[in-house]
This record gives sequence, structure tokens and C-alpha cells, in this order.
Amino acid sequence: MNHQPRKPVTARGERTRCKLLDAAEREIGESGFHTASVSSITRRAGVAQGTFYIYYSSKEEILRELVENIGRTLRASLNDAIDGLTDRIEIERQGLLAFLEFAVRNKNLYRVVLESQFIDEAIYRDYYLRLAQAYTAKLQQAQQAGEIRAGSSAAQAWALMGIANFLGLRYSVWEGRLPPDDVIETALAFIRGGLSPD
Amino acid sequence: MNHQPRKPVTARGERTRCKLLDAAEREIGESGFHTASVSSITRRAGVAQGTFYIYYSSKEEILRELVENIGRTLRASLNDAIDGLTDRIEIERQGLLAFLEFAVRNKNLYRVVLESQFIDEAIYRDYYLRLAQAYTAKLQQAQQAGEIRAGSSAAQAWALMGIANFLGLRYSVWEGRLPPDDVIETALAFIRGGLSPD
Amino acid sequence: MNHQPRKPVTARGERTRCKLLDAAEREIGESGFHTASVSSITRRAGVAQGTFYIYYSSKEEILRELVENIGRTLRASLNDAIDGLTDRIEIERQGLLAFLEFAVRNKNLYRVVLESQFIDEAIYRDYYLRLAQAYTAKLQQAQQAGEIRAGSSAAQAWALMGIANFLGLRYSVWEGRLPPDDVIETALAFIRGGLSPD
Amino acid sequence: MNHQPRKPVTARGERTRCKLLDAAEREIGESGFHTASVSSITRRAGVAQGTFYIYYSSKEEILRELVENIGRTLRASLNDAIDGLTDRIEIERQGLLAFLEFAVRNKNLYRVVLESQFIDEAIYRDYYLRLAQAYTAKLQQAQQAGEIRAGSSAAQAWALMGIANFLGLRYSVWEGRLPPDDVIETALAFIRGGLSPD
DNA sequence: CATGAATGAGGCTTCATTCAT
DNA sequence: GATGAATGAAGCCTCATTCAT
Repeated sequence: MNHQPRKPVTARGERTRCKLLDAAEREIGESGFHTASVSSITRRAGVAQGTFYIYYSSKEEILRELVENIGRTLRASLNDAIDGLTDRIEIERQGLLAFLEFAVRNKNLYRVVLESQFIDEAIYRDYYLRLAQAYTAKLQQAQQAGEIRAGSSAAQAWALMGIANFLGLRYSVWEGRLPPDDVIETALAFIRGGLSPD
Repeated sequence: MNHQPRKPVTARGERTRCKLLDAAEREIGESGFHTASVSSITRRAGVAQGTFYIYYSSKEEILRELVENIGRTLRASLNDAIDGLTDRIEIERQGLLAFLEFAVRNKNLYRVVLESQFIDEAIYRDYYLRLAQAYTAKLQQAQQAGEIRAGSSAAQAWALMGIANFLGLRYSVWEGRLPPDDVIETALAFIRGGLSPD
Repeated sequence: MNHQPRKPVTARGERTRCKLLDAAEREIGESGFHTASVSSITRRAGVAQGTFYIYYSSKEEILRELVENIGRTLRASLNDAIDGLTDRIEIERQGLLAFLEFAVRNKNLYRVVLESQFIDEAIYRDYYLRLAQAYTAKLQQAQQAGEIRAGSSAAQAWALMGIANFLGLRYSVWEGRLPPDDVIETALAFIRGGLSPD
Repeated sequence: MNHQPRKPVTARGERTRCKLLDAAEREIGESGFHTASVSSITRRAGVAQGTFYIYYSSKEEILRELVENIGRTLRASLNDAIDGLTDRIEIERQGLLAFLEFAVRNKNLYRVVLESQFIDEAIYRDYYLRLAQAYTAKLQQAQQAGEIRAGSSAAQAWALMGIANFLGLRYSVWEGRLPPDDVIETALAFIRGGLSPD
């Protein structure tokens, strides 16, 4: 009937909304979307359960906002990592590392993103396509500069993301640490030269 | 598929168990684990709700069995696709295609596997490590034969799986079809030669 | 997701459904639809709250069944009251009395019916049109026999029901008793001869 | 309409109270008492939620005021319609028409009144008895003038109201229009001459 | 083996009302 | 006067699981 989550207009409201978002991030990240309940989120945020619905119309909505924020942050840190660089090899290394570091530092957020696809595919798809777009743009520039093999840069981007994602899943989410150097080197060698012997 | 009842049962019992597993596969595949209910599964299987607990101690248990079966099937079809082949390039192509074809044909099963990690990480990890092992073994053989670049073959396997998985996710789950030829060719070129210009 | 109220197949289930219907009748009749809660109904019925939803998919649905039953009963008792009679005046008197007696004896049910129109208009409309149809049929017979003034028998039926309903509301629901004889006589005189002096 | 603030207020306060009453009239009329919320009312009125409780101590209280106003208006328009007239038949027709027209034009208000009886019986009873009184007074005059059949004029009033109310319910609330002429004629014939053949 | 009724905890959400600013 | 954030009780409903037959 009455789903109109307000953007808060006072400072106090802003603070409450923030507390809720933080609490949701931690709760959903630690326990997963289905195990986390609105009640556990508000308990953690230190507000009444009803307060939740002043700012979010449903548990799904806060997930959406969470994933959007994560996407923004991740894209930003990718850009930051690569921005000033000119050496192609360094760019690859820093890009991959930025992604992995984000996954390690934000292990829980990373899981939230992955899980979102089972709650509402649209959330995840949006996150994903935007990230892929960012990669694709970089790769197109590099292609035009003749630095990398020609081909569908979108497919290349997906391949790159697949690798980063999988190393991220294994090392950060499952083992909670950055991949050891030899794994990174192997992955980078793979990215640069594929599997063919030189 | 390949149901192995844990409790020895009569022929009738065997049949019931089978109906349950099939129903679960379709229900969970179509609606997701949390949306599918024990009651919807038994309804689809055409048995009473209580019957479920004669064969499975919980909803999670049937998921575990499901994912195990899927893993077995996927590994088998990878082996089948590659087994007789000797040409390296053909091996790569057929391996990737086998994976993608499985994902396309069994779109729902594919989702079940991905989702399992948010219900019980152990289920997914087990599935994953076994699949990676299969890849790794193949890659080690190829390395020893000097056909591919040296390096951590485990990391290479993960990278390969990352690519396959992502293309699988995009084309089968999101778009419901096999990737077009140019995408496959780009991916294969990537696998063979990475991003470096020739 | 799963709204499939079962018709019970065992005697026990039949009994439970009955207990629920009885409890709902009393709870809603005494406290009104919005004040009565599913929990108060099941408490009164002596079953768990979840049991309610085995038999009814919502609070509204049990209201619908309640009103349907009341309609059936009321139409039956109108027929019973009039059936054998041949004298027109006696028919009018008995018909009106049957209605009023029903309202007095089932004061609460009467309120339930009236209230239903604010929960789901369709429930009430159905109840009402069927009752009016029954009246209309009787009036048409009488018209053809030349015993009553010609005119839209549907409108006449509605007028009759209006009178019965209002006396019912006042005397049974508000004052909890049958109207005194002079009120009934006045009403009957009105029905027979309207307001015109003889 | 005719708002009489209970608390003496400034001109600005007067205006706010008015906005609230108007908004409540529309909200409750369109959606019903239970579906309309204080928040939807204040939103419609364009004031903050807390403001509501400056003027009304509860949601019920504004309903009470609403129904009182409606009753006043309805009685006034009945009087207006009949006041100058001297021909009995014309009086009947205009009285009935006035009532029906009010119901049609104020379909929503009509529902509000009817619904009020399920929120607080006293509200409706008060409305009702006052209206009946007005009718009764007219009928007593007519009886004394010998224009209409003798009998309990209160019962006659109730009967008249029953008819008007039912036609009102059917045509204005359910079908949203004035009854067609033949229905009105039938009803008037009924009122004048009852069901007896001439 | 199979049934299906019963459970009851727990989830999400709404909303009238209060209160500090 | 007015605001709008905050409350918390209460409501409806779902569902995995148990158990008597």
C-alpha cells in the first residue's frame, strides 16, 4: 500500500539510514541474505524494527542499494589503480591486484554481490554489465594502441573478469588472503600469453 | 541421472526416491532453493509431504545429492568430449564447448550449483575442487608434454574455469543460448595466446 | 506462493476445518472482521495458528465461506417459512418474520454479512443478489396470479428487503429482540397498502 | 462542508484542520476506513503526520466528525427538497430523489457512513436515529393531515428509509448511477400503494 | 512404506501514536 | 503550530519438520 521509502531530510535521519546500511552490510555479508533478517539488521543498527521500513521498502531494496554501492566502489578502485599507469604489463598486474585486493578486503561484500543474483537477477546483472563495460573500454583503448591482440573486446573482458573472479572466490572468500605470488604470476602470464608455450 | 539411495530400499522405495530427486531438480532449478519448498517438491513428485523425510533428512541433504550428481555428470561429459582427441587445439575447443554446452542444456542445474554455495559452502567447494582437479590433471599432462606454457597448473585450471564459467553464466543463464562463434573464437584465442599481439 | 487450501480428506481434518469455521463465526461475529485476528480464531478453535492456512488461504477466504453459508441458510429458512402457505397475507407475514427471526437468532452472523461488503464487495453482492433473486421469483409468481400490483418485481424485491433489513438492523442487531407486534403490523400494512389512506 | 474545530485555533490552524478533514473524507471514502491510514491522509492533506494529532486525538475521531457532517448535510438536503412543496405525491418523489441523488453524488460519503457502524456503532446509530427522526416528523404531520395510512410513524419511517437505502446501495454504490425511471416509479408506487393490486 | 494433518517458530510488514526539535 | 523521525506492538502468513494412523 504505502511503499515510499523516504530520503531522509534531517541529519538525524541521514544517520539512521547510514546505521541501517552499515548493519545490513555486515549482517548480510556475514550470514547471507536469507539468514540475515530485518530484525537482526535493526538490532545491530540499534533501532526499532519498524524504522527499517521508513528508509527501505523491503529487505530486497537494501540489498540493491548495497550492491550498487559496492559496484561503484569497485569500479572506482579499478580506475584508481590503473589510471596514471602507462606500462601495459603493469596495468594488467595492478588491475588484477586491485580486484583481488578489493575482494580480500571486502570478503563479505564480495559474497553479497555473488549472492544477489539468486535474490534478484537484475541486481547482479546490472552490477556485472557495468563492471564489464569499464573493462571493455580499457581493452578497446589498448587494442587501438596495438598493445593487445584484436578480437571481441567484450569477450576478452569477460574472460579477464572470469579469471579475477575465480581467483577472488578461492583466495579471498574461501581462504581469506591474497593469492600467493606464483599464482598471480601464473595468472598474469596466462593473461598475457595464454597457454601456448612461448 | 544416477541415484544412489543411502538406505537400502525396496524397488518401490527406489522409485519414490527417484521421483523425489527428479522433482527437486526441477523445482529447485526453476525456482531456486529458497523459493522451492519441500511441499512443492513432494507435490511435483506426486507423493505425500511426510514421504520426503523417509529418504532425506532435510532439504539441504537433497541439495547436496543433487550437486554431487551434477558434478559427476559434468566431469564425465568433459572427459567424454576430450578423451579420444590428440590435437591440442581441438582439445581446448572441445573442452570449452563441452562445458558451455552442459551449461546451456542444463541451465537450471547450473544455477543450482552456483546457488549451493550460499546454502552450504561445503557443497560447492567439494564440487568445485573436484572439477578443478580434473582440469589440473589434464593441464599437467600437457605441460609435461611441452604443449603448454609452464606454471602453476592449478592456477591455470582456475583461470580456464573462470573463463568457461563466465561465458556459461552470461550466455546460458542470462541469454539462454550458446555463445556465438566469434565469442568462442575470441575466448579460445585468449586461452591459447592471451592478450599479447602475435 | 503456495495458496492451495485443501479440502480435508480425513475425518480428523474435517473436524478441524469445522472447528475453525465455528470459531471464526463467533470471533468475527462478536468482534468484527478487523478486530478478530487469525490468532484469536485459532486460539478459540484450539489449534495452532499455522493450521488455519491448511484450510483457508487467508482471513478473507474464511469470511467468504461464512457468508456463503449464511446466505444458504437464510434462503432455506425463507423457503421453509413460506413453502406450504397459500394465503397471501400469511405469506407476507411469515416471510418477514422468518427474516427477522433469523436476524435475531443470528445477530452476529447478520453483522458479519453486513460487514463483508467493506472487506470484499463481491462477497456481499453475491449474497445479496441471490437473496433478491429468491424474493423476485416469489413476487413474479404472485404477480402472475394477480395477487400483487404489477411493476418491476426486482425493484419490489429490493424494497421488501430494504424494509426487512432495516427492521432487522434496528431490532435484532441494536436492540437484540424481535420488533414488537405493532411495528410488524405497521410494516406489513405498509407492504400491503403502502402509505396511502385506504 | 461545515467544519467546527473543537479547539479554538488561529486562522492558519483552521485551514490545516480543514485540509485534514477534506483529505480524510476523500481517503476514507475512496479506500475505506481500514485501508486509509493516518499517513495517507496527512500526505493527501499536505501536512506532516504529527500534525494530525494536533487536531484529532485518533483516527476514529475524525471519522466521527465526518459522519456527523454528512448526516447534517443529508438532512438539510432532504428538507430543502421537500420544504416548499404541498403536493403529497410530489413530496414523496422529491424526498426519495433527494436521498438517491445524495447517495449517487456522494457515493464515497455514503460508504463512509455505512462503514462507520463497524468501527463504532455509536457513530452510525446517532446518524441513523437523527435521520429517522426527520422522516418520522414529516410522516406524523402527514398522518395528522389524513394523507397517509395511520400506524407507527417511526416504523413507517424505517420502512421508507430501508427502501431508499437499498436502492441507494444498489444504484449508487454498486452501479454508480441513478436508478432508471421505472425503478423509481415502481418504488414510488410501492410506497403509495404497497403490493396490493389496485 | 506412505500418508497428510498438525505444529510453532520465525519472517516480513504496517501503522497508530509519541516526542524532540 | 508544525515537523518528521522513531517506536513497538500486532498482524498475516510460510514452511521445515514431526507424528499418529
